[in-house]
Amino acid sequence: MKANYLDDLNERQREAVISLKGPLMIIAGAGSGKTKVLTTRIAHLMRNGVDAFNILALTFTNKAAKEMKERVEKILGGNEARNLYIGTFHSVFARLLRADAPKLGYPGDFTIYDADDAKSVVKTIINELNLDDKHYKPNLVYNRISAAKNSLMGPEEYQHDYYIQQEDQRASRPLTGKIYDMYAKRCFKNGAMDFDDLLFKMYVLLKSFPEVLAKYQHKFQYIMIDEYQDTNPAQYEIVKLLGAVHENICVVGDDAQSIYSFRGATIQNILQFEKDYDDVKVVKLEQNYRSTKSILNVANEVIAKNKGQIEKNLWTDNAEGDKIKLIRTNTDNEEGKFVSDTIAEQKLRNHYNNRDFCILYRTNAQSRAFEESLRRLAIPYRIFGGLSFYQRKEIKDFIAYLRVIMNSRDEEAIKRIINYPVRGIGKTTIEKVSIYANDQNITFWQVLENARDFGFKGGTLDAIDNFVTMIQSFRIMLDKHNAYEVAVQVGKSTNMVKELFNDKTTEGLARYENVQELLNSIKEFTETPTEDGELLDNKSLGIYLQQITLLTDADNTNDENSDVVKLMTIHAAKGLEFPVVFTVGLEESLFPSGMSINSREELEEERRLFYVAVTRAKSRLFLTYANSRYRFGQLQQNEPSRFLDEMPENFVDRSYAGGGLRNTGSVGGGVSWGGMFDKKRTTPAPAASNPLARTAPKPAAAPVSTHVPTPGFTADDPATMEAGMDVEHQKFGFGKILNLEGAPNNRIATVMFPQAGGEKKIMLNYAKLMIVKK
DNA sequence: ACGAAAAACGTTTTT
DNA sequence: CGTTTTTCGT
Repeated sequence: MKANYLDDLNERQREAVISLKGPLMIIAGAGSGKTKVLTTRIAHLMRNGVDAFNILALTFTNKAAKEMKERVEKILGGNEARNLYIGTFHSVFARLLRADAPKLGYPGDFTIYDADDAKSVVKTIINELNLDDKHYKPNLVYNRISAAKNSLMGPEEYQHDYYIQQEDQRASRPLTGKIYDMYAKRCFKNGAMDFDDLLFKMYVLLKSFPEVLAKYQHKFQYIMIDEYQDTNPAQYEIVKLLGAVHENICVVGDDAQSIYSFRGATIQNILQFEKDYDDVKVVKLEQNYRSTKSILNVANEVIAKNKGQIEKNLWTDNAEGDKIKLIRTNTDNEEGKFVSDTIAEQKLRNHYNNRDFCILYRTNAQSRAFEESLRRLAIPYRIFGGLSFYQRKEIKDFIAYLRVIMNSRDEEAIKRIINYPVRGIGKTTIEKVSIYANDQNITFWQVLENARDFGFKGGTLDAIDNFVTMIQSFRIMLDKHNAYEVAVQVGKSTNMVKELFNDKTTEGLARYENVQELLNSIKEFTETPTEDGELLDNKSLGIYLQQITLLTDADNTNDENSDVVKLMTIHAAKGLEFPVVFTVGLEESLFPSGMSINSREELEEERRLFYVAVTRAKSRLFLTYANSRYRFGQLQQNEPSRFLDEMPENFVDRSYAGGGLRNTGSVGGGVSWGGMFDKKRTTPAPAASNPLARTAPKPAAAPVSTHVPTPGFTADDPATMEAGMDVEHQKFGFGKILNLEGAPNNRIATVMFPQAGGEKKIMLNYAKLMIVKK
């Protein structure tokens, strides 16, 4: 191990590391070496005789947990760190619950419902109650239930809380409490816990079974919590219970980076930590090792607008660096083009690799323009977030089989696969089974097992019986075979693999490959020994299923070091850093989000989000916004974000934002009409349209499908079209009609589009053309 | 029962 | 605009 691990720390960091006993709060500013302190502290604990077995470290993401574990191992060397309990709240509690779930009436192999499963259950219940789904939107109702659980409020309490009832009344959803009650019962009946239950039930377990609480209080003598500013009341209470005996609780966080209140997190947890225990030691890490002075000054000045923060003064010894660059473009597409052009230019000028760049946005939907422009310049990229691997349809379908095999009570999973692949069990049958199950208060599966007794006959009965027999055969197989072998058999027996294999479309091919990848991951799982001292030989399918439900896209670290530009939401970027950052879409109603401009609290959270975005950058930061962008299908005009006004002038270069703050000009875009028809252009987009590309203008080029329709674009009636006309198409741009054919009500035009690869046949009923010149 | 076509719906952010 | 849900015809 490294002998001098304490020498690498500054004075404050060292103080935090060597304060081993008693409650400790570390206020860790952005880029102040938080992870280093946490990991060194764990190592130091162990060097001072604390058994890894007695240390619990809770993080927010799997990725953070993994990194922490690796770094501790690096300091200590060997595999001393193996017995550490490091993980996310959710995964650690899922593991603990696995042991004691039967005490609460759940199977040890309980299913974990992801948000999709949970919403689907809510939706089913709303339908069963015959409620008007105009008022009872599954999404909103589920959010309400989730918020209740995060505050440790059960269905009973919910229905008797005057204030809550008033709120639901006002929202025209008075029966939300009833739905919550039924939802909780249904999940229980299905042997399933949702994400929030992993916290909620953990709390219930500790509260109801003193011997269980005592066991863990004894085991976890030292507790560390990362990102404490993002914990919710349930997490807070659990930590309080677990740490009550030893009180060796170390929380690390930064109130300025609290960005998860929508998920029930309360910034009060960190603001009030000092009041929760006697003799709390507070250490502030204020030296930033990440960013330039320019970047840090901008961040500090903006966040200072928020009220009621923990006092701190983040500073750096780093160079002043370039000013932050603010760029305005006309449209969202031009914003994408600007960013891609600048990446290409910066790679040449400053010798960056693709991996040095990150594009940060407020909402996932914003990624598209950047994908297109990056693809056009052949710059490799990867989007984090959005649909994770395990949320793809073909994967969820396959996993649903495994879930049903493990847990016959899992109604959501059964419904998903009972007719996939198609086997003649349709909607009507499913509905009948559902009704019988509810009437008799038995599970969906039990009805299927006894289908004949419930009056199903003929082809339907055969289909159900075959399905039941097939699932049962998988279950028997599980006794003697491992998860991988069973999964392969599932793929064979159901014909799923073959079916996907025979689908030769691009998507079909991708789906086939995804399923193969899933099988590989199961194989890998069965061949890797567990690290946490649990049974090594019998790696059950149940554990695998519980694990993958808690994984997200960002945890897919296999191409961690691949040289690609990264795209993600600001939320997903928390804890990361990049040499060059583009924070895009800085417009009112987008960032800050239109949903969050109605209260000071919400607005301050948006500002913290902006702070997080700015502080991800090490040396260069570009902020961009567009005059107008497509949202909700139509062009929308936006004012620049208010956060831009809050930045100090002397560290910001606004010369590419039209000089002033408001809409007085813009960058890029201005491709003239004459240019559009210039057939000689065949190479990429004009570099001149990139304001920061001061190098000699590159040869101009014909962008493919980058066309921005002229304002007020409206399609003209196909009947009025004639050969020889100049027309505009929304995607292909301007062109000339060469020929017209087909029936009068289904005319097909041959159009020459100079900028979109030449002649195209267009079915006028589908593609919309606007006549430019007759 | 099942697919194709039409209509409706939606954007914060995620374990 | 793109995706999901409902409707409709067979």
